[in-house]
Amino acid sequence: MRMSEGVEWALHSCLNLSWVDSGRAVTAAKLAAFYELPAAYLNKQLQALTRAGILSSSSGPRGGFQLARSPAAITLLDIVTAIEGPDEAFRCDEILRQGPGGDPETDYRQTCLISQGMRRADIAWRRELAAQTLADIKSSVEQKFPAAPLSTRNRLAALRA
Amino acid sequence: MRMSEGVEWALHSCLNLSWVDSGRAVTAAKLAAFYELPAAYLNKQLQALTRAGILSSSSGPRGGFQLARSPAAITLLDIVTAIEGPDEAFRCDEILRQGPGGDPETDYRQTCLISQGMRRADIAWRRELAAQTLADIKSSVEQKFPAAPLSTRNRLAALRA
DNA sequence: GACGGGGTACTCGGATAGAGCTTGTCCGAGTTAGCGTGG
DNA sequence: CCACGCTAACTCGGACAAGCTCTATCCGAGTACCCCGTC
Repeated sequence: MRMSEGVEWALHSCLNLSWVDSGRAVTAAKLAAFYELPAAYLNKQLQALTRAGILSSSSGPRGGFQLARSPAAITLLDIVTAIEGPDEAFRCDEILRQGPGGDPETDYRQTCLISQGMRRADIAWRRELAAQTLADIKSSVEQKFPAAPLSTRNRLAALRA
Repeated sequence: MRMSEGVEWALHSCLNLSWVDSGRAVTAAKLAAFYELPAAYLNKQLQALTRAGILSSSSGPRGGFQLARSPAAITLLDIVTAIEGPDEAFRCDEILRQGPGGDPETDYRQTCLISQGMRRADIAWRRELAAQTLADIKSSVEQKFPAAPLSTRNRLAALRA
């Protein structure tokens, strides 16, 4: 149960984008160079975020990515779901159907108590992720590292793309 | 972030084992036939559970697997961890180290606020799994399906192995 | 000097290969039960 | 009849392949800008 590496990249990239002047787009190449990541692959993750409506993209010169909505309206769950997909980690293949008294009509994802127990944990995980917005993270970072916004903007401006 | 299929098998197999007379071992072949699973592969999962101290195994005729301790002392988290490993789902590769002001000495798994946010969710997930014991599940199932214990024992006895 | 058109460079987007992990399978080491034999 | 040793079958345990997802990369479609020519 390993989460894709792209999740970390997506989270940090979104945070960096939250410090960019609104209306300014940043290219995938710059966002990748920021952490020395493979540009083409990060681009793939940013595409997923765009499809999810978290980022908006524009082509051509002066093109790139920017946040599609306010950081307060973007939760960690939104980003994780955009990259990893909506499925829950535990997948119930309903093996009870092969057991004694197995009924082809029954939806064991609902009735199986083991499945319910696993889902309970999954919901707790999602609830915790949904409770943290990008604005929360942004605010915490700014409080702990006041230089972060300016430092990020400067580095993004200085990087060649 | 897909969990191994073996987790479901392990959970159901442990539950079935909780209904077997204590002192009686059940072979991997029987546990697999119970749900028409590939025996050799289930065996692999049972080995992992044994290494984790959840099951105890014995070789030779009349050998097999049995619970190593009381169902009340086995949590869902124990079983999941035994199969999936102890690592948390979100892996922080500390890409901040490549960013501005990156310090090779700093442990960004601790200081990075994004990493902390993800860990918070992971802890909530684990807490929920640890709160549910095999005895809880067993009790709930027996209350909802009173025939389950006998039905399970009968099927295990009837299966050829 | 202002406007319009074409070319050009730049960006995303999806289609295309390679690596690592999960899944699936096999055979060997160890152990226990049963049986036969001898006392 | 009982005890002992041997055989043989059975089980786990780890070593050995195949499929699939994740990782990585490339090139094409689309777009905005810039330059040049014309009015």
